Amino acid sequence: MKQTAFCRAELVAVLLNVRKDTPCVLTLEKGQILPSGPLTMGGRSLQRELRGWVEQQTGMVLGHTEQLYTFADTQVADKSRLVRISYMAMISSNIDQTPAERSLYDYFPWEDRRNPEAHLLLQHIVGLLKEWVGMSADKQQRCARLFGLDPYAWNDELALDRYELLWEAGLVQEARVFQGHISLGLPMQADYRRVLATALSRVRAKIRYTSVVFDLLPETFTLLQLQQAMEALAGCWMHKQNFRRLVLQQKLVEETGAFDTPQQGRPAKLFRFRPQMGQNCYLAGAKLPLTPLS
Amino acid sequence: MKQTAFCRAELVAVLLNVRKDTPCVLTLEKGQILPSGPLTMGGRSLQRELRGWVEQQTGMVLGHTEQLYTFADTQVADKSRLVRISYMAMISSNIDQTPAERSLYDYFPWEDRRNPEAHLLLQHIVGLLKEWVGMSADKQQRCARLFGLDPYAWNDELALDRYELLWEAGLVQEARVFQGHISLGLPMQADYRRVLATALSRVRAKIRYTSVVFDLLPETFTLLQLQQAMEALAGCWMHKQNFRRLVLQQKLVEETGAFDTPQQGRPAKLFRFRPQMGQNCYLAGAKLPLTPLS
DNA sequence: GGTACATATACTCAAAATGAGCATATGTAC
DNA sequence: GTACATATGCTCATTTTGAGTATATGTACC
Repeated sequence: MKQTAFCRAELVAVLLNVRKDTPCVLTLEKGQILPSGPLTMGGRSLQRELRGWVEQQTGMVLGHTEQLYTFADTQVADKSRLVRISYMAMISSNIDQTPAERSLYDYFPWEDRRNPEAHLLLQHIVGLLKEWVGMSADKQQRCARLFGLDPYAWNDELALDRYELLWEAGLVQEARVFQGHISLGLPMQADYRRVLATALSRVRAKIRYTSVVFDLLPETFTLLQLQQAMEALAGCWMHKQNFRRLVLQQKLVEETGAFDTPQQGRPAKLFRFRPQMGQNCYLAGAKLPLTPLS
Repeated sequence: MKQTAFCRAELVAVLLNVRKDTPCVLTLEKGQILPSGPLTMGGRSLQRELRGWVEQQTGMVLGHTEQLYTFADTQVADKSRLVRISYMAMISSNIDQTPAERSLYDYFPWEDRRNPEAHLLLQHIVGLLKEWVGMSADKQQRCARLFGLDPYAWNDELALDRYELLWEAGLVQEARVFQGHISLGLPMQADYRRVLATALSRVRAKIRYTSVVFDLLPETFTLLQLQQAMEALAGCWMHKQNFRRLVLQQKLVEETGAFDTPQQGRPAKLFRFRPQMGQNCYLAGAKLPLTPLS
């Protein structure tokens, strides 16, 4: 009844982890590409095959792994199709630092609202976008919503949409018509940076109501570490005491009895995640427990 | 550097709409398969190609469309791979009813908690699962969490996980080792029912914090219609007055000035969605505004 | 016109969750 | 002991929920 054309398929992985207060991604080729490999004939599941490629290319063992999105490219050479199935995977941060790790914010500097310089950059971007918007009310409103202008508040989960807007506006180097003067963030080859943006959006959404953050932390951790991981990913500061309350009240974690050995200050209790919670957490509602002002 | 093997790719669509209080899916072949078509050589985007197939096979025009998941099957015949890229799309319910529409709950009867019979079915399922669980504490806990047993509350978003558990337990006909006596829900060919379960989970998650429900409703609608659409999808009753408050306070909708012409009762105001909200809605928090008891 | 009915809409009030902050505890370095 | 730095405990006003009761406004029928 239906004929199925042949195409090529590639598996791509965004390997995330968190180093103190920086969300990192494992890259290859000077930060320009992500680990990936072709889909072979073997009968293994997609995830298993992906793990194989990743281990071979990076030596990493993946934690929680999740499919992100499937993109299709038309190859110029022979007009065949390339299907790119992308995944995001968590790497526990007790792995030694690898040289190929980069901050996610090297690629999306405007997404880190903890950084005062990012505010300036953001103003600059909004200025550039104004030109692109022109008289279009639609575009204007889209910009406002995505970049948290007047009636709207900044929404950290819209990272992908922001990247795509900048692409459309020709402000990132990968864009078909790059119009920028300075480069906004590190570029990558092919679609990889879009895959990365997808991962950022997804992980920001998921840390709120699932237990993925814990896959990024070592087995035991302090509440500050937990908070810093959330802050790193969300790109904003959170209110310490309220964050603790949220976590403790829900009994998401349990004390190990052990303590931290800090450089300065009072040692913090070490906790461990209670896996009985399943994936169901509630580390923040629609809105994160932000610190005031900032 | 890397060799890419060839495979076949198929696009599959779950077309959703809501008829009064029933969430429906458009099927083919007596409810056994979903609209689908091969990925061809042409340079169009995946979504456009999908739309093409769907229009050809069903005549439907799709609203909001969203990629769900990419599955891979190994074909027995030639050991080649088949990659199945699945999508879910909303169809506005002012389309005339098509004969090929089925209730989602024909496939997942245990998911409709508005139906008193579903409670009995659920008890029955839990009984069957007890055997499968045996002595395994892990399985026991997983069942409890997914089916809302003792310490846990029922979570409507876990529809996919529940289906996969039933598959593992051999209680659905598609399972490798079907052990059931009665059939739990209508079976489908290949992976299609799993795709459907993915769509159900996804749409249940998305109606809470995006505006997808509005893509399922006609241009103008009453608040009751809106609520019924939510209830149909979530499979549970919601508290009317509180639901209204939630919607109105956020200014998600605006009055059209027109009124409903009901069979009985006071006519209701007709509303329209305010697209200025973008995708950002908040039609329910982590928990839906449920009616008490029920 | 007046009932019965059925739905829409308004308003209340206690309980729970949140936002913002102050106060205190407990460690290290000097 | 003092200075510092972080952890942890606790308060309190404000908002947001959950669960109702009460009232409004239409139709069908006597």
